[in-house]
Amino acid sequence: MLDIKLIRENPEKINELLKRRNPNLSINEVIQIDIERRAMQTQADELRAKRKIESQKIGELKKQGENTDEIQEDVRKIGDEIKFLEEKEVEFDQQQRNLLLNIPNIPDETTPIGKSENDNKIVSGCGEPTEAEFELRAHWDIVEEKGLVDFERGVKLSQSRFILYRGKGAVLERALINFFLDVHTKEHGYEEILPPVLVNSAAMIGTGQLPKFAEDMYKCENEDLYMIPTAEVPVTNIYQGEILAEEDLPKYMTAYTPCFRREAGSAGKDTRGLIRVHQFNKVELVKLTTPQTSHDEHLKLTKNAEKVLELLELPYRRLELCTADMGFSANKCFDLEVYMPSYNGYKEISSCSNFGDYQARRANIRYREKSSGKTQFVHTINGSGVAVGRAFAAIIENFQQEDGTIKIPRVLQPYTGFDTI
RNA sequence: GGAGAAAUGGCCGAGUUGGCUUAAGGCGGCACCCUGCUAAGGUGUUGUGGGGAGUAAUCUUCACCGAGGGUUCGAAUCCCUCUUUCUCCUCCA
Repeated sequence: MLDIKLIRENPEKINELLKRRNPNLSINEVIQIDIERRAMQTQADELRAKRKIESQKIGELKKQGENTDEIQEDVRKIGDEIKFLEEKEVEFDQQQRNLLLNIPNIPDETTPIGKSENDNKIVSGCGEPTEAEFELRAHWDIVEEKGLVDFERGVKLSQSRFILYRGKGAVLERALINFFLDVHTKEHGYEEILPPVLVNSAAMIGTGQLPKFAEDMYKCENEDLYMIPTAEVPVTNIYQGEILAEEDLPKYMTAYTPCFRREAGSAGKDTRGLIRVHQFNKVELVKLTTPQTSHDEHLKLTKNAEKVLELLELPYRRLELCTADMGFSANKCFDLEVYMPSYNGYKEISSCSNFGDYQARRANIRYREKSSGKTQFVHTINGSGVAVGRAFAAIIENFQQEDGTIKIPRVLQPYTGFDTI
Protein backbone atom coordinates (compact mmCIF):
# COMPACT_ATOMS: atom_id res chain seq x y z
CA MET A 1 0.00 0.00 0.00
CA LEU A 2 1.23 3.45 -0.82
CA ASP A 3 2.12 5.89 1.93
CA ILE A 4 -0.72 8.35 2.36
CA LYS A 5 1.75 11.03 3.43
CA LEU A 6 3.73 10.54 0.25
CA ILE A 7 0.51 10.82 -1.73
CA ARG A 8 -0.51 13.94 0.15
CA GLU A 9 2.80 15.64 -0.40
CA ASN A 10 3.48 14.59 -4.01
CA PRO A 11 0.13 14.03 -5.68
CA GLU A 12 1.24 14.93 -9.20
CA LYS A 13 4.33 12.78 -9.00
CA ILE A 14 2.43 9.74 -7.76
CA ASN A 15 -0.26 10.16 -10.36
CA GLU A 16 2.33 10.42 -13.10
CA LEU A 17 4.08 7.24 -11.92
CA LEU A 18 0.83 5.31 -11.66
CA LYS A 19 -0.18 6.32 -15.15
CA ARG A 20 2.99 4.72 -16.41
CA ARG A 21 1.35 1.45 -15.40
CA ASN A 22 -2.10 2.25 -16.57
CA PRO A 23 -3.52 5.60 -17.72
CA ASN A 24 -6.75 4.93 -15.80
CA LEU A 25 -5.09 4.88 -12.40
CA SER A 26 -5.34 7.89 -10.14
CA ILE A 27 -5.08 8.84 -6.50
CA ASN A 28 -7.41 11.81 -6.65
CA GLU A 29 -10.23 10.01 -4.85
CA VAL A 30 -7.97 8.98 -1.97
CA ILE A 31 -6.78 12.54 -1.53
CA GLN A 32 -10.35 13.77 -1.24
CA ILE A 33 -11.27 11.12 1.34
CA ASP A 34 -8.10 11.88 3.25
CA ILE A 35 -9.02 15.54 3.60
CA GLU A 36 -12.47 14.74 4.90
CA ARG A 37 -11.15 12.03 7.16
CA ARG A 38 -8.67 14.33 8.85
CA ALA A 39 -11.25 17.04 9.43
CA MET A 40 -13.47 14.47 11.08
CA GLN A 41 -10.65 13.25 13.25
CA THR A 42 -9.68 16.70 14.46
CA GLN A 43 -13.26 17.36 15.44
CA ALA A 44 -13.58 14.07 17.29
CA ASP A 45 -10.23 14.59 19.02
CA GLU A 46 -11.31 17.95 20.36
CA LEU A 47 -14.55 16.57 21.71
CA ARG A 48 -12.77 13.66 23.35
CA ALA A 49 -10.36 16.04 25.04
CA LYS A 50 -13.29 18.05 26.33
CA ARG A 51 -15.07 14.98 27.64
CA LYS A 52 -11.96 13.82 29.43
CA ILE A 53 -11.63 17.05 31.34
CA GLU A 54 -15.32 17.27 32.17
CA SER A 55 -15.45 13.67 33.34
CA GLN A 56 -12.58 14.28 35.70
CA LYS A 57 -14.46 17.25 37.10
CA ILE A 58 -17.43 15.01 37.82
CA GLY A 59 -15.19 12.72 39.77
CA GLU A 60 -13.92 15.60 41.91
CA LEU A 61 -17.36 17.07 42.48
CA LYS A 62 -18.69 13.70 43.55
CA LYS A 63 -15.92 13.35 46.07
CA GLN A 64 -16.98 16.64 47.55
CA GLY A 65 -20.48 15.30 47.76
CA GLU A 66 -21.97 17.72 45.27
CA ASN A 67 -24.80 17.05 42.86
CA THR A 68 -23.54 16.33 39.34
CA ASP A 69 -26.75 15.50 37.49
CA GLU A 70 -26.63 18.55 35.26
CA ILE A 71 -23.00 18.29 34.18
CA GLN A 72 -23.40 14.55 33.65
CA GLU A 73 -26.24 15.21 31.27
CA ASP A 74 -24.08 17.71 29.37
CA VAL A 75 -21.20 15.29 29.07
CA ARG A 76 -23.54 12.57 27.96
CA LYS A 77 -24.52 14.78 25.05
CA ILE A 78 -20.87 15.25 24.14
CA GLY A 79 -20.60 11.47 24.22
CA ASP A 80 -23.41 11.18 21.69
CA GLU A 81 -21.66 13.58 19.37
CA ILE A 82 -18.42 11.69 19.74
CA LYS A 83 -20.14 8.44 18.95
CA PHE A 84 -21.58 9.92 15.79
CA LEU A 85 -18.22 11.30 14.68
CA GLU A 86 -16.46 8.07 15.50
CA GLU A 87 -18.78 6.15 13.24
CA LYS A 88 -17.98 8.60 10.48
CA GLU A 89 -14.28 8.26 11.22
CA VAL A 90 -14.43 4.49 10.90
CA GLU A 91 -16.33 4.86 7.67
CA PHE A 92 -13.76 7.21 6.19
CA ASP A 93 -10.89 5.08 7.47
CA GLN A 94 -12.27 2.02 5.78
CA GLN A 95 -12.97 3.86 2.58
CA GLN A 96 -9.47 5.24 2.48
CA ARG A 97 -7.89 1.91 3.32
CA ASN A 98 -9.97 0.18 0.71
CA LEU A 99 -8.94 2.63 -1.95
CA LEU A 100 -5.29 2.36 -0.95
CA LEU A 101 -5.39 -1.44 -0.95
CA ASN A 102 -6.63 -1.38 -4.52
CA ILE A 103 -3.97 0.99 -5.83
CA PRO A 104 -0.91 -0.84 -7.17
CA ASN A 105 2.65 0.04 -6.28
CA ILE A 106 4.31 2.87 -8.14
CA PRO A 107 7.01 1.70 -10.53
CA ASP A 108 10.64 2.36 -9.74
CA GLU A 109 12.15 5.23 -11.71
CA THR A 110 14.35 2.74 -13.55
CA THR A 111 11.50 0.50 -14.67
CA PRO A 112 11.10 0.83 -18.43
CA ILE A 113 7.90 2.54 -19.47
CA GLY A 114 5.69 0.50 -21.77
CA LYS A 115 2.18 -0.25 -22.92
CA SER A 116 2.20 -4.04 -23.03
CA GLU A 117 4.38 -7.10 -22.61
CA ASN A 118 5.87 -6.31 -26.00
CA ASP A 119 7.73 -3.44 -24.37
CA ASN A 120 9.62 -5.65 -21.93
CA LYS A 121 13.36 -5.39 -22.35
CA ILE A 122 15.64 -8.37 -22.88
CA VAL A 123 18.62 -7.50 -20.72
CA SER A 124 20.79 -10.60 -20.71
CA GLY A 125 20.87 -14.30 -21.35
CA CYS A 126 22.84 -17.49 -21.15
CA GLY A 127 23.08 -20.39 -23.59
CA GLU A 128 21.74 -20.75 -27.10
CA PRO A 129 18.34 -22.13 -28.06
CA THR A 130 18.59 -25.90 -28.24
CA GLU A 131 18.85 -27.29 -31.76
CA ALA A 132 19.15 -30.85 -33.01
CA GLU A 133 19.56 -32.93 -36.16
CA PHE A 134 16.32 -34.68 -35.31
CA GLU A 135 12.90 -33.22 -34.67
CA LEU A 136 12.52 -32.00 -31.08
CA ARG A 137 9.31 -33.17 -29.50
CA ALA A 138 7.08 -31.39 -27.00
CA HIS A 139 7.33 -32.41 -23.36
CA TRP A 140 3.63 -33.24 -23.11
CA ASP A 141 4.07 -36.05 -25.62
CA ILE A 142 7.26 -37.36 -24.10
CA VAL A 143 6.16 -37.42 -20.45
CA GLU A 144 2.91 -39.13 -21.29
CA GLU A 145 4.58 -41.74 -23.46
CA LYS A 146 7.18 -42.50 -20.78
CA GLY A 147 4.62 -42.55 -17.98
CA LEU A 148 6.29 -39.69 -16.09
CA VAL A 149 3.11 -37.68 -15.79
CA ASP A 150 -0.44 -39.03 -15.78
CA PHE A 151 -2.66 -36.33 -17.21
CA GLU A 152 -5.83 -38.37 -17.58
CA ARG A 153 -5.90 -39.67 -14.04
CA GLY A 154 -5.04 -36.25 -12.66
CA VAL A 155 -8.24 -35.02 -14.25
CA LYS A 156 -10.13 -37.99 -12.84
CA LEU A 157 -8.94 -37.24 -9.31
CA SER A 158 -9.51 -33.50 -9.43
CA GLN A 159 -10.39 -31.73 -12.61
CA SER A 160 -8.66 -30.49 -15.73
CA ARG A 161 -5.21 -28.95 -15.23
CA PHE A 162 -4.43 -31.16 -12.26
CA ILE A 163 -1.65 -33.63 -12.89
CA LEU A 164 0.07 -36.47 -11.15
CA TYR A 165 3.71 -37.38 -11.46
CA ARG A 166 4.71 -41.02 -11.22
CA GLY A 167 7.75 -43.26 -11.26
CA LYS A 168 10.86 -41.55 -12.54
CA GLY A 169 8.75 -38.46 -13.17
CA ALA A 170 7.95 -38.15 -9.48
CA VAL A 171 11.60 -38.75 -8.63
CA LEU A 172 12.78 -36.08 -11.07
CA GLU A 173 10.34 -33.55 -9.62
CA ARG A 174 11.51 -34.33 -6.09
CA ALA A 175 15.15 -34.21 -7.20
CA LEU A 176 14.66 -30.73 -8.60
CA ILE A 177 13.08 -29.50 -5.37
CA ASN A 178 15.96 -30.83 -3.30
CA PHE A 179 18.55 -29.52 -5.72
CA PHE A 180 17.11 -26.01 -5.70
CA LEU A 181 16.83 -25.92 -1.92
CA ASP A 182 20.38 -27.20 -1.51
CA VAL A 183 21.86 -24.61 -3.85
CA HIS A 184 20.04 -21.73 -2.19
CA THR A 185 20.70 -22.80 1.39
CA LYS A 186 24.26 -24.05 1.01
CA GLU A 187 25.63 -21.71 -1.64
CA HIS A 188 23.47 -18.59 -1.37
CA GLY A 189 22.87 -18.47 2.38
CA TYR A 190 19.10 -18.71 2.56
CA GLU A 191 17.29 -20.17 5.55
CA GLU A 192 15.00 -23.01 4.59
CA ILE A 193 11.34 -22.58 5.54
CA LEU A 194 8.54 -25.12 5.28
CA PRO A 195 5.42 -23.01 5.81
CA PRO A 196 1.68 -23.70 5.97
CA VAL A 197 0.09 -23.81 2.52
CA LEU A 198 -3.22 -22.49 3.84
CA VAL A 199 -3.10 -18.94 5.15
CA ASN A 200 -5.64 -16.41 6.42
CA SER A 201 -6.86 -13.29 4.68
CA ALA A 202 -4.55 -11.01 6.68
CA ALA A 203 -1.55 -12.74 5.11
CA MET A 204 -3.11 -12.51 1.65
CA ILE A 205 -3.72 -8.80 2.13
CA GLY A 206 -0.17 -8.37 3.39
CA THR A 207 1.44 -9.48 0.17
CA GLY A 208 -1.23 -7.97 -2.07
CA GLN A 209 -3.23 -10.94 -3.37
CA LEU A 210 -6.31 -9.66 -1.55
CA PRO A 211 -8.59 -7.81 -1.81
CA LYS A 212 -8.16 -7.37 -5.54
CA PHE A 213 -7.37 -10.85 -6.77
CA ALA A 214 -9.73 -13.06 -4.77
CA GLU A 215 -10.89 -14.74 -7.99
CA ASP A 216 -7.44 -16.17 -8.64
CA MET A 217 -7.36 -18.15 -5.41
CA TYR A 218 -8.86 -21.25 -3.87
CA LYS A 219 -10.68 -20.51 -0.66
CA CYS A 220 -11.80 -22.91 2.06
CA GLU A 221 -15.49 -22.96 2.72
CA ASN A 222 -16.57 -21.58 6.11
CA GLU A 223 -13.00 -20.76 7.08
CA ASP A 224 -10.86 -17.69 6.68
CA LEU A 225 -8.24 -19.76 4.87
CA TYR A 226 -6.86 -19.62 1.36
CA MET A 227 -4.56 -21.99 -0.47
CA ILE A 228 -1.37 -20.14 -1.24
CA PRO A 229 -0.64 -19.20 -4.86
CA THR A 230 3.05 -18.94 -3.97
CA ALA A 231 5.30 -19.39 -0.93
CA GLU A 232 5.84 -15.64 -1.07
CA VAL A 233 2.65 -15.25 0.95
CA PRO A 234 3.45 -17.28 4.07
CA VAL A 235 7.17 -16.54 4.02
CA THR A 236 6.91 -12.77 3.60
CA ASN A 237 4.21 -12.64 6.26
CA ILE A 238 6.32 -14.51 8.81
CA TYR A 239 7.29 -11.17 10.34
CA GLN A 240 3.92 -9.52 9.85
CA GLY A 241 3.29 -6.91 12.55
CA GLU A 242 6.81 -7.21 13.96
CA ILE A 243 9.65 -4.78 14.46
CA LEU A 244 13.00 -6.32 13.56
CA ALA A 245 16.43 -5.15 14.61
CA GLU A 246 18.49 -3.63 11.82
CA GLU A 247 21.18 -6.21 12.56
CA ASP A 248 18.73 -8.95 11.63
CA LEU A 249 18.56 -7.63 8.08
CA PRO A 250 18.84 -8.70 5.40
CA LYS A 251 16.82 -11.87 5.95
CA TYR A 252 17.22 -14.55 3.29
CA MET A 253 14.57 -17.26 3.25
CA THR A 254 13.74 -20.01 0.79
CA ALA A 255 10.79 -22.36 0.77
CA TYR A 256 9.46 -25.20 -1.26
CA THR A 257 5.67 -25.36 -1.41
CA PRO A 258 2.98 -26.53 -3.76
CA CYS A 259 1.19 -23.52 -5.25
CA PHE A 260 -2.49 -23.30 -6.08
CA ARG A 261 -3.95 -21.03 -8.73
CA ARG A 262 -7.39 -21.00 -10.22
CA GLU A 263 -5.99 -19.47 -13.40
CA ALA A 264 -9.19 -17.52 -13.84
CA GLY A 265 -9.10 -15.89 -17.22
CA SER A 266 -6.43 -18.21 -18.58
CA ALA A 267 -8.73 -20.59 -20.43
CA GLY A 268 -7.14 -21.58 -23.71
CA LYS A 269 -3.63 -20.52 -22.70
CA ASP A 270 -0.96 -23.20 -22.42
CA THR A 271 -3.58 -25.91 -22.37
CA ARG A 272 -1.15 -28.78 -22.84
CA GLY A 273 1.48 -30.16 -20.57
CA LEU A 274 3.01 -28.87 -17.39
CA ILE A 275 3.19 -25.18 -18.12
CA ARG A 276 -0.09 -23.96 -16.68
CA VAL A 277 -1.75 -26.17 -14.08
CA HIS A 278 -3.80 -25.44 -10.97
CA GLN A 279 -1.34 -27.05 -8.58
CA PHE A 280 2.38 -26.88 -9.13
CA ASN A 281 5.58 -26.99 -7.13
CA LYS A 282 7.87 -24.03 -6.68
CA VAL A 283 10.93 -23.10 -4.66
CA GLU A 284 10.67 -19.47 -3.69
CA LEU A 285 13.30 -16.97 -2.55
CA VAL A 286 12.28 -14.19 -0.18
CA LYS A 287 14.32 -11.34 1.25
CA LEU A 288 13.61 -8.64 3.78
CA THR A 289 16.08 -5.78 3.51
CA THR A 290 16.68 -2.16 4.40
CA PRO A 291 15.67 0.45 1.82
CA GLN A 292 19.34 1.21 1.16
CA THR A 293 20.19 -2.32 0.04
CA SER A 294 17.04 -3.47 -1.70
CA HIS A 295 18.19 -2.59 -5.21
CA ASP A 296 21.37 -4.62 -4.89
CA GLU A 297 19.65 -7.43 -3.06
CA HIS A 298 17.06 -7.66 -5.81
CA LEU A 299 19.77 -8.09 -8.41
CA LYS A 300 21.55 -10.65 -6.27
CA LEU A 301 18.37 -12.62 -5.78
CA THR A 302 17.78 -12.65 -9.52
CA LYS A 303 21.30 -13.98 -10.03
CA ASN A 304 20.64 -16.68 -7.41
CA ALA A 305 17.68 -17.83 -9.49
CA GLU A 306 19.73 -17.72 -12.69
CA LYS A 307 22.39 -19.82 -11.04
CA VAL A 308 20.22 -22.93 -10.86
CA LEU A 309 19.34 -22.61 -14.53
CA GLU A 310 23.04 -22.37 -15.38
CA LEU A 311 23.84 -25.40 -13.25
CA LEU A 312 21.09 -27.31 -15.05
CA GLU A 313 22.58 -26.12 -18.38
CA LEU A 314 19.25 -24.69 -19.51
CA PRO A 315 19.30 -21.84 -22.03
CA TYR A 316 17.56 -18.78 -20.60
CA ARG A 317 17.28 -15.04 -20.87
CA ARG A 318 16.47 -12.26 -18.45
CA LEU A 319 13.73 -9.75 -19.14
CA GLU A 320 13.22 -6.44 -17.44
CA LEU A 321 9.46 -5.99 -17.28
CA CYS A 322 7.96 -2.71 -18.37
CA THR A 323 5.50 -0.67 -16.31
CA ALA A 324 2.46 -2.18 -18.03
CA ASP A 325 3.40 -5.83 -17.51
CA MET A 326 4.65 -5.72 -13.95
CA GLY A 327 2.71 -7.31 -11.08
CA PHE A 328 0.42 -5.31 -8.82
CA SER A 329 2.72 -4.97 -5.80
CA ALA A 330 6.10 -4.71 -7.55
CA ASN A 331 8.09 -1.58 -8.33
CA LYS A 332 10.65 -3.44 -10.41
CA CYS A 333 10.67 -6.92 -11.85
CA PHE A 334 12.93 -9.27 -13.77
CA ASP A 335 11.48 -12.35 -15.44
CA LEU A 336 13.68 -15.31 -16.27
CA GLU A 337 12.61 -17.24 -19.32
CA VAL A 338 13.81 -20.68 -20.27
CA TYR A 339 14.03 -21.86 -23.85
CA MET A 340 11.31 -24.34 -24.77
CA PRO A 341 11.56 -26.04 -28.18
CA SER A 342 7.81 -26.80 -28.14
CA TYR A 343 7.07 -23.09 -27.97
CA ASN A 344 9.86 -22.33 -30.36
CA GLY A 345 10.70 -19.60 -27.89
CA TYR A 346 11.19 -18.63 -24.29
CA LYS A 347 8.78 -19.31 -21.44
CA GLU A 348 8.70 -17.68 -18.02
CA ILE A 349 10.25 -19.84 -15.30
CA SER A 350 10.94 -17.24 -12.63
CA SER A 351 9.77 -13.77 -11.72
CA CYS A 352 11.95 -11.72 -9.38
CA SER A 353 10.37 -8.61 -7.95
CA ASN A 354 11.29 -5.78 -5.66
CA PHE A 355 8.29 -4.44 -3.76
CA GLY A 356 9.96 -1.60 -1.93
CA ASP A 357 7.96 -0.91 1.23
CA TYR A 358 4.63 -1.60 -0.47
CA GLN A 359 4.07 -5.06 1.02
CA ALA A 360 5.79 -4.15 4.28
CA ARG A 361 3.33 -1.32 4.75
CA ARG A 362 0.38 -3.66 4.15
CA ALA A 363 1.80 -6.39 6.37
CA ASN A 364 3.27 -3.89 8.85
CA ILE A 365 6.79 -5.31 8.83
CA ARG A 366 9.26 -2.82 10.25
CA TYR A 367 12.77 -2.59 11.59
CA ARG A 368 14.44 -0.27 14.04
CA GLU A 369 17.11 1.81 12.40
CA LYS A 370 20.21 1.60 14.51
CA SER A 371 21.49 5.12 14.02
CA SER A 372 18.23 6.95 14.70
CA GLY A 373 16.29 4.43 16.79
CA LYS A 374 13.30 5.06 14.52
CA THR A 375 11.11 2.36 13.08
CA GLN A 376 10.98 2.03 9.32
CA PHE A 377 9.31 -0.30 6.90
CA VAL A 378 11.53 -3.01 5.49
CA HIS A 379 11.75 -3.65 1.78
CA THR A 380 10.55 -7.02 0.52
CA ILE A 381 11.91 -8.90 -2.45
CA ASN A 382 11.06 -12.28 -3.85
CA GLY A 383 11.52 -14.50 -6.83
CA SER A 384 11.03 -18.04 -7.97
CA GLY A 385 14.13 -20.10 -7.59
CA VAL A 386 12.63 -21.62 -9.75
CA ALA A 387 9.26 -23.04 -10.82
CA VAL A 388 9.76 -26.80 -10.53
CA GLY A 389 7.18 -28.05 -13.05
CA ARG A 390 8.43 -25.71 -15.74
CA ALA A 391 12.02 -26.69 -15.03
CA PHE A 392 10.90 -30.30 -15.34
CA ALA A 393 9.34 -29.58 -18.75
CA ALA A 394 12.40 -27.62 -19.87
CA ILE A 395 14.71 -30.51 -19.00
CA ILE A 396 12.53 -33.01 -20.84
CA GLU A 397 12.54 -30.89 -23.98
CA ASN A 398 16.10 -29.60 -23.94
CA PHE A 399 17.76 -32.85 -22.89
CA GLN A 400 15.96 -35.24 -25.24
CA GLN A 401 18.23 -37.44 -27.32
CA GLU A 402 17.85 -38.77 -30.83
CA ASP A 403 17.17 -42.29 -29.49
CA GLY A 404 14.19 -40.97 -27.52
CA THR A 405 15.86 -41.03 -24.13
CA ILE A 406 16.16 -38.05 -21.81
CA LYS A 407 19.54 -37.23 -20.36
CA ILE A 408 19.51 -36.03 -16.75
CA PRO A 409 21.61 -32.89 -16.19
CA ARG A 410 24.87 -33.80 -14.50
CA VAL A 411 24.23 -31.82 -11.29
CA LEU A 412 20.90 -33.53 -10.87
CA GLN A 413 22.14 -37.10 -11.16
CA PRO A 414 23.13 -37.44 -7.49
CA TYR A 415 19.57 -36.44 -6.66
CA THR A 416 17.77 -38.74 -9.09
CA GLY A 417 20.01 -41.75 -8.78
CA PHE A 418 19.75 -42.32 -12.55
CA ASP A 419 21.26 -40.53 -15.54
CA THR A 420 18.73 -41.19 -18.26
CA ILE A 421 15.03 -41.71 -18.65
C1' G B 1 -14.10 -32.61 20.95
C1' G B 2 -15.01 -31.71 26.80
C1' A B 3 -13.48 -28.86 31.57
C1' G B 4 -10.72 -24.96 33.76
C1' A B 5 -7.07 -20.71 33.79
C1' A B 6 -4.93 -16.77 31.33
C1' A B 7 -3.85 -12.61 27.55
C1' U B 8 -0.73 -5.52 30.07
C1' G B 9 5.01 -1.75 26.89
C1' G B 10 11.46 -5.20 23.64
C1' C B 11 11.07 -9.02 27.83
C1' C B 12 9.45 -10.21 33.00
C1' G B 13 5.67 -8.38 35.97
C1' A B 14 2.13 -4.88 39.31
C1' G B 15 -2.52 -2.82 38.67
C1' U B 16 -9.89 -6.34 39.27
C1' U B 17 -14.12 -1.97 45.63
C1' G B 18 -14.29 1.95 37.57
C1' G B 19 -11.69 8.44 37.74
C1' C B 20 -5.18 11.15 40.26
C1' U B 21 -2.09 4.62 35.71
C1' U B 22 0.49 5.46 29.36
C1' A B 23 0.46 2.36 32.96
C1' A B 24 4.57 1.00 39.46
C1' G B 25 8.90 -2.24 39.83
C1' G B 26 12.70 -5.22 37.56
C1' C B 27 15.52 -6.79 33.21
C1' G B 28 17.23 -5.29 28.60
C1' G B 29 18.46 -0.96 25.29
C1' C B 30 20.47 4.03 24.75
C1' A B 31 23.25 8.53 26.62
C1' C B 32 26.49 10.60 30.02
C1' C B 33 29.69 10.13 34.46
C1' C B 34 33.20 7.31 37.35
C1' U B 35 36.85 3.47 37.49
C1' G B 36 44.44 3.24 34.44
C1' C B 37 42.22 -2.32 30.74
C1' U B 38 38.20 -5.93 32.14
C1' A B 39 34.31 -6.60 35.70
C1' A B 40 31.37 -3.58 38.67
C1' G B 41 29.03 1.21 40.03
C1' G B 42 26.27 6.11 39.47
C1' U B 43 22.76 9.53 36.92
C1' G B 44 19.35 10.19 33.26
C1' U B 45 16.53 8.33 29.28
C1' U B 46 13.72 4.57 26.78
C1' G B 47 6.30 2.09 23.39
C1' U B 48 3.34 2.43 18.78
C1' G B 49 0.12 4.91 15.53
C1' G B 50 -2.90 9.18 13.79
C1' G B 51 -4.06 14.58 13.78
C1' G B 52 -2.76 19.90 14.42
C1' A B 53 1.19 24.06 14.71
C1' G B 54 6.39 25.24 12.97
C1' U B 55 11.46 25.97 7.55
C1' A B 56 13.34 22.99 11.47
C1' A B 57 14.98 21.24 16.38
C1' U B 58 10.42 20.89 18.75
C1' C B 59 5.59 21.70 20.84
C1' U B 60 0.56 20.02 21.32
C1' U B 61 -3.54 16.66 21.04
C1' C B 62 -6.14 11.98 20.39
C1' A B 63 -6.15 6.66 20.23
C1' C B 64 -4.05 2.01 21.78
C1' C B 65 -3.41 -2.72 28.23
C1' G B 66 -5.31 -10.03 22.75
C1' A B 67 -9.60 -8.46 18.86
C1' G B 68 -14.56 -6.59 18.33
C1' G B 69 -19.03 -4.89 20.62
C1' G B 70 -21.70 -3.05 25.15
C1' U B 71 -22.69 -0.54 30.11
C1' U B 72 -21.10 4.43 32.18
C1' C B 73 -20.46 11.36 32.79
C1' G B 74 -15.78 8.33 32.78
C1' A B 75 -13.21 1.37 31.48
C1' A B 76 -6.72 -1.94 31.54
C1' U B 77 -10.40 -2.44 35.55
C1' C B 78 -17.70 -4.33 34.81
C1' C B 79 -20.75 -7.29 30.83
C1' C B 80 -21.07 -10.05 25.94
C1' U B 81 -18.85 -12.37 21.53
C1' C B 82 -14.50 -14.04 19.19
C1' U B 83 -9.23 -15.39 18.85
C1' U B 84 -4.92 -17.28 20.93
C1' U B 85 -1.99 -19.63 24.83
C1' C B 86 -1.47 -22.92 29.09
C1' U B 87 -3.26 -27.19 32.29
C1' C B 88 -6.36 -31.64 32.72
C1' C B 89 -9.39 -35.24 30.01
C1' U B 90 -10.51 -37.32 25.09
C1' C B 91 -8.49 -38.38 20.32
C1' C B 92 -4.52 -38.86 16.90
C1' A B 93 0.16 -39.09 12.71
